[in-house]
Amino acid sequence: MNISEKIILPEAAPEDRSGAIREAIRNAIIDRRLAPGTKLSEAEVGALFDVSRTVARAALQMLAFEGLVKTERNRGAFVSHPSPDEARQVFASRRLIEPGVVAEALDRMTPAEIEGFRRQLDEEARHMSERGPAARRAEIKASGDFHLMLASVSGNAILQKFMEELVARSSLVIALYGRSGISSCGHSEHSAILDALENKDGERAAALMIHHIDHIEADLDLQLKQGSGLKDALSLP
Amino acid sequence: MNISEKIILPEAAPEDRSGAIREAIRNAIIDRRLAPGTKLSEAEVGALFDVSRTVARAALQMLAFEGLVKTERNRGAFVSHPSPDEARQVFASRRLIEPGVVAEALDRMTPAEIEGFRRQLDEEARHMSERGPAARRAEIKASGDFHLMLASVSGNAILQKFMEELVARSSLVIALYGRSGISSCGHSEHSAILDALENKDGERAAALMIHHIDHIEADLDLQLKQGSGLKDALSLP
DNA sequence: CCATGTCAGATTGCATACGATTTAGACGTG
DNA sequence: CACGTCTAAATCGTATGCAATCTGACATGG
Repeated sequence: MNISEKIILPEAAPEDRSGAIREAIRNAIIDRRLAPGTKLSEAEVGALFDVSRTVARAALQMLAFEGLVKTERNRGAFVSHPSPDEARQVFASRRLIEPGVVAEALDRMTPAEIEGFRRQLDEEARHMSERGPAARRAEIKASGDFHLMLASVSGNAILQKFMEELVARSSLVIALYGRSGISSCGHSEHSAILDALENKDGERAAALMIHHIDHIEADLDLQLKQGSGLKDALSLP
Repeated sequence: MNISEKIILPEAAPEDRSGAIREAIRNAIIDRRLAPGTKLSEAEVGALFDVSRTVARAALQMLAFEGLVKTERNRGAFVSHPSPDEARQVFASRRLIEPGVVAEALDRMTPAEIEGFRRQLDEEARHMSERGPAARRAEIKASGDFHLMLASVSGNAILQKFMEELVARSSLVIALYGRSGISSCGHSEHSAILDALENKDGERAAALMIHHIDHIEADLDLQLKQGSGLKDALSLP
């Protein structure tokens, strides 16, 4: 899989170029324009964004740190290819963290933010009704964004960072092990969670969230099929 | 505050030198040989570990990513100086995550691992009984290690990584806002948690853990004293 | 005496150069 | 035809040089 043309970053970033590149690649990964296993060579990334290898490398290091990319010494960086076990860990972590996030969000959510959530859900619905791969990608992203918005209003920057990592890794996992085309079934669940939040029913919101995560994970096929057998069998021990 | 002599890294690291440097600095931060606010210049770090600025820079970037170091563009890297608000976020995150960690640890803990915990607690106690700053540092580190061991046996690498970040940041917070010399009071609580784990009483272990975290946080003085006012006031909005 | 403007030194951001390591393909041999 | 070896290209890891930026000191003017 190859990255297409030269990408022009959102202009307003004269500084922190590696951070901008990180986000661009990150987005490409979470909406699956970059498949797991894809090689990301420093030279290629550098050329693509028109920077030197130094800054491309920095971006890849950041991505490696948040688990979206795996680097092998003297071999390069590859889009992560999480094992079924890693996949389970991702969702175990989310089950642990997200109920707490909704609980903290409950107290701090302003009416304006509720309105923002509503708009977000509308957008989700809109993407769902559209056809085509672009709409699909947008839908995936929007679905993750719901969880990130929640983390954002929780007011805890650390948890927010953790959630960013977990949501991104979830995308990878779903790309690899997702059974139904998309775990889009989640939209109505998002709605229900928001309703519970609006009614200040924290118990229910947390329960719905856990249910939602269970639901996503249940849609995966985590039997260690994907391994063509050998390659992955030998990387475990 | 200056870093003293040249440091020789644990020999067995011919590869991943930046990772080794990261850990060395990390350790220096968590047992408070490096005070919050200390400047870490690329050249100085590089000279200290006898590497080029390139690899020193990589180490600093990693530390920045896990929140132990803050970099300001064109100004350099500094040991983080968490605000009271960040401090609260650290403990809020721990309160959220650690009960889950003990729950997962409960199921997977082997007798051998229990033995390991006992030894760890003995070491904690030993450091507590000794005098001198070196013993104090060892005690702080050992205290954090208890929590990290717990995360380790939980079998979830992602949570383990999160906990490493949180424990390290906690050290910074305690260094800044700790009231009593040390939050060493925690030792008996560690013991109690381990007892509960051994008795397979997950409820109690989780409750004790929360209590323990509350206890640590209660020992802090998080009134926003340190702000000389202006500098911090302007960095918020 | 304090405030403001200017300059030198220091430090970072980035690009590039070079050696080391890995990989792929050619080639010869059993 | 299969297999092992060797060479060459590609790619990474690291060091270093240069330009841009910041800090602090000093000079100047109010």
